[in-house]
Amino acid sequence: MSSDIENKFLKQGGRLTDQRKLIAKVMSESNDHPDVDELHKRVNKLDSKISIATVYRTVKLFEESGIIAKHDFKGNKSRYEQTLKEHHDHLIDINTGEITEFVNKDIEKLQKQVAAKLGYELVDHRLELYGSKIKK
Amino acid sequence: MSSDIENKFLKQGGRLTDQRKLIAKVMSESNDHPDVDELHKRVNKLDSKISIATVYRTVKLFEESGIIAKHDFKGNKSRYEQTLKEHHDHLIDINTGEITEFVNKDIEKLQKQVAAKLGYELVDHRLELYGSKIKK
DNA sequence: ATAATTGCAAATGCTTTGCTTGTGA
DNA sequence: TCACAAGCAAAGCATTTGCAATTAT
Repeated sequence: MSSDIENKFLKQGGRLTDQRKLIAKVMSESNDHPDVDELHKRVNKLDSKISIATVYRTVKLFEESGIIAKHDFKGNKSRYEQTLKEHHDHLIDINTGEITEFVNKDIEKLQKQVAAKLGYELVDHRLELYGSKIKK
Repeated sequence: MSSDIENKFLKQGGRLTDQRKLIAKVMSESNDHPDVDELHKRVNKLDSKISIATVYRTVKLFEESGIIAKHDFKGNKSRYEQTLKEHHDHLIDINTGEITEFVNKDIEKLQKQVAAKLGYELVDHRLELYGSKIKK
């Protein structure tokens, strides 16, 4: 079965190689936010000959096509996730690295207002919360 | 006259070298968000022998002491600013790179609420708006 | 057929570090 | 004095790239 990423990529006229198929598959099946190294490891379980350069190139390609999203959280290398769901932001556990996604429309609205007040149209934003779990 | 940064650093028991004094002075007089390269250039106008390694080391030192803040905006190298004013976030002009600072207590409050709802204590956050100037 | 893609290794860009010499308290 | 800091060049790390061989359409 072909993955979501695969289909989107084809629809955009991308050339589908075996490597790209596998990377698409792995990304599709990932519910976390793997970095390139991790992605490379996962892909290598399916085909040990795929080079990390190809993973870098593919991930960049998918990102430029809007099929996956890149995140640069503090202190980490770039992480990727499929852009399936609606837009969301991230809360990062400073102790474990665990990532929780959240959506908050009120914050979004305020951001737009802030930008407007400063004379800008909001094109993009980055909101990351860093916290530590409250033990009860 | 000694800079704010210099005083804070001394109060923390830091050893004040000529190089650190100069970097502190330059940072104190900077109202923008220079990267290490830019900082090195500015400092070199006062003393052409200061190495970029020292700038890297000093900037890290000041940051760890909470005297200056480091920012990693999308696609750029790390930038620094003195932590004088109250906490603020940044709006980056995607066309010119111009940076505007802003404060929004409502957003802060909501962030804390979001974290709490997810079972976290908010320790830190990153909020950056990317926009393009509205021409009227 | 042939333009695009791969794998490899080398190059890059920013940042850090080992080591020897210099210096602030 | 002497532990710490500076300067230099080399090393590190994530990411990109040139090139020859391979492959999708």
